[in-house]
Amino acid sequence: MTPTEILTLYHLRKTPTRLSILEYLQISHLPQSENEIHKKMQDSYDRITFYRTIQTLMEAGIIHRIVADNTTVRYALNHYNSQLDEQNHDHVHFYCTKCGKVECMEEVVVQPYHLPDGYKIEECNVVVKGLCRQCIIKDHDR
Amino acid sequence: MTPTEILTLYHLRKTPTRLSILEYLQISHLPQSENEIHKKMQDSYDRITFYRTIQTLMEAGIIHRIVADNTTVRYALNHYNSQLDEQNHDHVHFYCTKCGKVECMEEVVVQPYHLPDGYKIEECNVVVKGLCRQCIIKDHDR
DNA sequence: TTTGTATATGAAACAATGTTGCAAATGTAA
DNA sequence: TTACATTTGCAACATTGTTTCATATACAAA
Ligand SMILES: [Mn+2]
Ligand SMILES: [Mn+2]
Ligand SMILES: [Zn+2]
Ligand SMILES: [Zn+2]
Repeated sequence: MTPTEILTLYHLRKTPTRLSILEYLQISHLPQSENEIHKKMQDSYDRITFYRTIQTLMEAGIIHRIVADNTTVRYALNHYNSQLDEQNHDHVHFYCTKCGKVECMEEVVVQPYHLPDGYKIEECNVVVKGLCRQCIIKDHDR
Repeated sequence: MTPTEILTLYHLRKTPTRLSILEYLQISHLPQSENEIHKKMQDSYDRITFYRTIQTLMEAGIIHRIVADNTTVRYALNHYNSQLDEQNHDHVHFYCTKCGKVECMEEVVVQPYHLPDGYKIEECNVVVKGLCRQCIIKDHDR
């Protein structure tokens, strides 16, 4: 689905900033930070606009925010797999402590948790920290 | 264990800032932010010192950082329960989206995850978002 | 195609959070 | 009491996120 089609589907105006952020997230293999997105766009928009666009796209359910760390925030497109209707089967995120890479582990499903009576669960975020393949290989080499 | 005893145990110097941060975290029922801790201390130290103290205490394994949100960071003492030697049985954190409260759910243990070959897991952070007891009650009342 | 208007953007100004380098202060072991 | 490694405070800076308000624009209706 193209960025234009996505925005049409969600009844959102097709503004240049929204279209190019969506396009960039589609091309990107990994979740991207505000900084990375802004650099790629060559300052074609104000940072304020980015944050508002992100909020709009998140509220619509088109993208999601990954908070890997107190200083590491990334954004990625939502990929709806078949079991979307069933339960909110969210996926796990991986954060490499060596190279800082963040990955959406679409195939690793978040385990449901049971909290004491009186709590209402809305969402569950799981960040697994460790070393990615490349960083383990580099570690071996030296 | 008193703050003094803790610092002695971990071979760390007993400086006023470390002692008072530890004391405050011990008194506090819930995880605290830099802002909250600093307010309570009545500006008795520089913010820089706070961050360095936090890093020292985290590296020693005396406290842990909870990142509930891209704008919500709190700190809490580590409570070692009996099964500490076994495996790194970390606990789940709860974040109330209404009142912003963060809780250490010591009794809710983090489920282990299995990642594809080549990844090395070091740690796993789980943040469950939702409504806390008080906020659900308030919701009912109105 | 033109126009009206709700919506989105940009600018300025601000707040919060986190980091680095360096000189001065201090906790602790001898 | 002293020596010195460690810790702190200051200045200066970087990054991230928010609010207000005037201007620009996407798009539906004429
Ligand atoms: Mn993801
Ligand atoms: Mn905790
Ligand atoms: Zn890596
Ligand atoms: Zn609450």
